[in-house]
Amino acid sequence: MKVLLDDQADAVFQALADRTRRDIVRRVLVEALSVSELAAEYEMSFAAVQKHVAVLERAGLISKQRVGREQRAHAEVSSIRSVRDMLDELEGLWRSRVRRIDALLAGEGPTTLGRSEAADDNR
Amino acid sequence: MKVLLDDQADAVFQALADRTRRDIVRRVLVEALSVSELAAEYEMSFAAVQKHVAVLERAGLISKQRVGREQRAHAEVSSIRSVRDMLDELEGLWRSRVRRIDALLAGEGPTTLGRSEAADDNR
DNA sequence: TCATCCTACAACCATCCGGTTGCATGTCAA
DNA sequence: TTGACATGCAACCGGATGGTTGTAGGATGA
Repeated sequence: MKVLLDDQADAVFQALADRTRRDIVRRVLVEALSVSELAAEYEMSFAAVQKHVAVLERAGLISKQRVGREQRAHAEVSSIRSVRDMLDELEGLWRSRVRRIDALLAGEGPTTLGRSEAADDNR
Repeated sequence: MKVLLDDQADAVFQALADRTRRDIVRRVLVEALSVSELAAEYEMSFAAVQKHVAVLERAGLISKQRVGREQRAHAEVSSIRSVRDMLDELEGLWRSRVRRIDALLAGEGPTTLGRSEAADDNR
């Protein structure tokens, strides 16, 4: 499991913080597309789309492959997984906190019901 | 499973695209902290940290609860899960593409080995 | 009441970001 | 070779962002 450094994490979240870029990722996840093909899908100028693609590429979310005069972009699934893993790790922190509270409650009060509905306040 | 609208997704990814803010989330995920306590952890000014907290709150990643004269911040785990789910959904797109290619290959060539090592190029 | 602490917010500044237009380069097909 | 298409990049612009300092208000405790 590849761990994201701070710089990379900054870049990846930054890259995903734009709906056009998220949409591009969605599209090239399904099939590789040239920059022109992508540009045709949006209202903005070709250059704008090209810049979005560049941002995604710098963040490692997509990569390009030359085919003739086109540059076909495809998603880098592993990087998406890395982000997901990072969030999993965060959630893990929370879970361990819940466990800690559980233990605390178990040690104090007389046997309550099941296990920690008090700590399970977050949906 | 709560689905993120584009505006919310923009805000959440944006909020996470800063290492200080990610660190704040990590901390308040483990235990609720007042803004002052958080501010003490970083080099920057109190106001800067307070603004970071405000960004996280606007994005729905944390919420605050008044306790006396302090404002204790705690993480909103559900929102973190929403982001993770969004990435899962993306990965799902990719998986379905792989399945599609699998089916294509199965229909064409004579029985190859197991299933699609050709499509499994992405780690 | 009054000094103190915690928080919020406004104003300001440098930089970044998302968009534009224009130009240069590369590759293909006649 | 030449025209057309695909891409990349620089320059520019307005608005957002991340930081600063300063001011003000609410809650606490003596």
